[in-house]
Amino acid sequence: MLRAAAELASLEGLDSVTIGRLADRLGMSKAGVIGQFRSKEKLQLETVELVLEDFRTQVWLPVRHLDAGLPRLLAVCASWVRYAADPGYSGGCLLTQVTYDYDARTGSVHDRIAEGRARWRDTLRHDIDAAVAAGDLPSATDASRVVYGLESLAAGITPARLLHGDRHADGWALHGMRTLLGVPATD
Amino acid sequence: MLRAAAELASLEGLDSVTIGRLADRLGMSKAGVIGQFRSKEKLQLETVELVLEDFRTQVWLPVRHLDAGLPRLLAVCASWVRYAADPGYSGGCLLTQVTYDYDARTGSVHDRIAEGRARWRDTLRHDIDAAVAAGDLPSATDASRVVYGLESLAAGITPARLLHGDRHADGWALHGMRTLLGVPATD
DNA sequence: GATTTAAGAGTACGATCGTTCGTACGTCAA
DNA sequence: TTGACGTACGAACGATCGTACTCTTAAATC
Repeated sequence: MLRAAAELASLEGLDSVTIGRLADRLGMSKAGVIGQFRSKEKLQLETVELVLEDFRTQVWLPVRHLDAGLPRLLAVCASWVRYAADPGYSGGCLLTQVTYDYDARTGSVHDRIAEGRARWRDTLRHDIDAAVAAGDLPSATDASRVVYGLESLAAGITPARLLHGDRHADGWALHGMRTLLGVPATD
Repeated sequence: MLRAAAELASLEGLDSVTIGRLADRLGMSKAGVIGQFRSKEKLQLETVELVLEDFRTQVWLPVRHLDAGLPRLLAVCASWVRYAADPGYSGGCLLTQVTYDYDARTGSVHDRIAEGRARWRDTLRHDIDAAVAAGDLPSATDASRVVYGLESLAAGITPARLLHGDRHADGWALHGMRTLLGVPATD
């Protein structure tokens, strides 16, 4: 049910996910849909929650077991880019879209996204700090600046693919990430 | 009139710009608003057109007179980042928001954004090629990849500022751009 | 000064929005 | 068997959506 909402949101935006349209798509009545969640805002919030969980499952869990520091950081970049290029929804990474769409708004969706992203930033910074401590990154590395670069490059993948048909956007993103980290490309 | 539409769109998204709400904000009747444009889609399209013109005026025109190549490229990055950090709308750069919001949709807004971005990419590639020809950039430079990095870094400014309050996001973006270009930072 | 043009107000329309009802149909516990 | 509980239904609500009309009014043109 939330899957259908996320799919629809990825295609047309989170606030195009209407109770009525979602009900139609599911072959249910509007009342049946809104009965599950208490309001549209709750529906939006739970959809975001689902996608955040998706992100965690597909990006973070596969690399979580690696040692903190540069190796895991590079693995994170790779799985992150892979997820952004194919998140499982036809309309691209919903997380990215909601981030850029709700950044200026107020409300629970904005707050939840800000919180989720802040935690992700912390995770990345932690590994960057570990890499610096291990001597794998220069001691002058500005962790916040690098994190900014990584998230921007990852976010650019969806519009590049969908607006311009760039099939190599994921490769460009990964290459850029390595450059910002000061790690020479392997290709 | 389009200014009001753009301001409203930057805050709540382009398709939250409703005929009725725009009329209220302008102190006009709905009929008076829709009389100017013929339909809502035309209104959206003209709003996008206005913002594209804004971008051109504030980003491209100030540096247009410079010599093609690396110097103009760096100047473009500077004015681009400056614009993204303060585009004149309270809700951040509308161009970025619409890019990430309409990338998966179909229709004239999607098409117009794709076309505008494609032209901007050409402009950037042209200067990158000139910089390579002048020996200011390594001959192995992949222009498309660099362009991807620049646009991603520029686009990241708005959510960084609005979601996390990063006041130095513009500096991070500019630093990242120079790194991707292989030009050492000046700070 | 008469005539044309265009902007905007006002009203109304069908559609859809989010939400609230009352109700029927399950599935379990007592 | 009965009752409670959760799920989903159909219907209806007030509001707002985009759009199509008519009418007034002010400016522009001849």
